[in-house]
Amino acid sequence: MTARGQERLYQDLARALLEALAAGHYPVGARLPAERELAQQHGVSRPTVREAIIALEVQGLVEVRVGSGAYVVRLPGKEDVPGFAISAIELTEARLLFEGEAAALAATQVMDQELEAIESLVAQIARDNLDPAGSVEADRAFHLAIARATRNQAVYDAVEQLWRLRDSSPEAALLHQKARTANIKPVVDEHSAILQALKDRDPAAARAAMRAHLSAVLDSLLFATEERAVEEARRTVQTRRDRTTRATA
Amino acid sequence: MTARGQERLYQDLARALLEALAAGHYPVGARLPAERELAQQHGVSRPTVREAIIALEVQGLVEVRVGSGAYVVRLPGKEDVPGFAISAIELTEARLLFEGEAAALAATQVMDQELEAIESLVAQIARDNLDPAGSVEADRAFHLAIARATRNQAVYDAVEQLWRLRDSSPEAALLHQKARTANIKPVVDEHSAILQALKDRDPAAARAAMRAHLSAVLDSLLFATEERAVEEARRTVQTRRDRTTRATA
DNA sequence: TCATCCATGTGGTAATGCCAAAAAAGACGG
DNA sequence: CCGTCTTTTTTGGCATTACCACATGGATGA
Repeated sequence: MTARGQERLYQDLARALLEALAAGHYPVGARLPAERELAQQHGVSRPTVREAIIALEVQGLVEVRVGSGAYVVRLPGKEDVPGFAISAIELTEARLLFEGEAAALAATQVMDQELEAIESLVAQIARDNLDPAGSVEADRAFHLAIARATRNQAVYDAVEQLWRLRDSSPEAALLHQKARTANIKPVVDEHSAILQALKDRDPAAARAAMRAHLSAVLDSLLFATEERAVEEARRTVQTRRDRTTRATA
Repeated sequence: MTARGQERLYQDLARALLEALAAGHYPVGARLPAERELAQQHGVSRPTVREAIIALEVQGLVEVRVGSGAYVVRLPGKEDVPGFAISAIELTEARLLFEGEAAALAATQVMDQELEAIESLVAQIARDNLDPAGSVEADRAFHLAIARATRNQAVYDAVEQLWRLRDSSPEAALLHQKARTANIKPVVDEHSAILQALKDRDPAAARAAMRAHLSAVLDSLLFATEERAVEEARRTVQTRRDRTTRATA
């Protein structure tokens, strides 16, 4: 088995096993076939099988008992199966809700030193925006810095996870990349407004500014879609916007 | 290297690499030493090194490029390193903020079928509460059902992660267990209030009810602490409550 | 009947070999 | 002197073989 399908064999096998789990072939507590057996069944070597099983083990799906076998611990959820692909719009909607609250909490907790760091990040974002191919690292750092300023590790972890999801979603990354070109200057102003609210230690203003910023991002995501998708997407986004407005009211 | 220290070699090596990452030895974008080199450095075989790197890769920490090497994608967060231990109070504070928003959004999206399921969960919670050693599964299902009713996978994932953090934090689990005994009937009423707000499709009421519920949980966490810790904890909680009030105002 | 022992299956790890892709180094031509 | 092409080296991907340690279960013997 030297065939190379763009991705490594262990990932291929891990996905196959994942689907077998999701399909219910192996209920919780069941034992997977032996490594040697799996190797033969899938036409790969035992090391490859071991790598695939380790991938499942790291995800907490199976537990390997020496001399006995690999046992199913839990079944994969939607976030584990390939094609989980959270849409950029969903992601931004979640950020609108959560980061808004994080900003409000941060406004009551932020220290002067952190404000200075955030201020320099705003300047960096402005510089990055001069280059259409500029990095989004400063933007990421800005939002994570605010989350960290809440002094709440759980809040920070949750916000960080949302950025991870964005990175792991090709569709989201692509859409954001295209959206950047059409929404430069406002972004800087929006970030400045958030910073000002934090400086004022005004939770309500910080929440409002963060929500305004992410609403704008939501808008720019719309503009970034191709002509062909515009009509369809606009209806979706409009619906989302309506319901968000209702939820916020 | 046949030494067996209770845990498998690849886990040992993966943890060593994890700590090296956390220590800043390899910044984001840096390349890890070659597999053959790592094998020699740590006195293990190359397959073992490969297994460890795959463990890191599955966790999204490194990216392996064929013919080039393994590159650092992100640094491990506190939730990745052993002994991360987020406090129950931090966790509940985060839930107060996030699940409040999730409930508000869910109120605009929930379907009748989901309302029925949630209603039966409230009944199940009431039954579980009769037994001091009852399970919290219904409670968990209740909150996750609301998150799912938002129709936003990112929101659901974030809320689910908070529950995972709770499960993986011994301190949080213990504290909640003790808190249950002192806060039975109100919990049912609070859940009923949330359900009613969802039935009314009232976002503001849903948010308020969820926040009220989790504020009560926050209170019960306080009562659950030992006498010895009460004074100290009360100051902490009072501070948290103040700042949450300010952030909410 | 029960405790002990050992054959067998299973995972754990090492060692070696070769292939393919990528990067680095060098040769070549402009 | 510089850019480009070619060759060499480095690096990961995977297969194969071999041996060890642990777990399990059934056979054996007390």
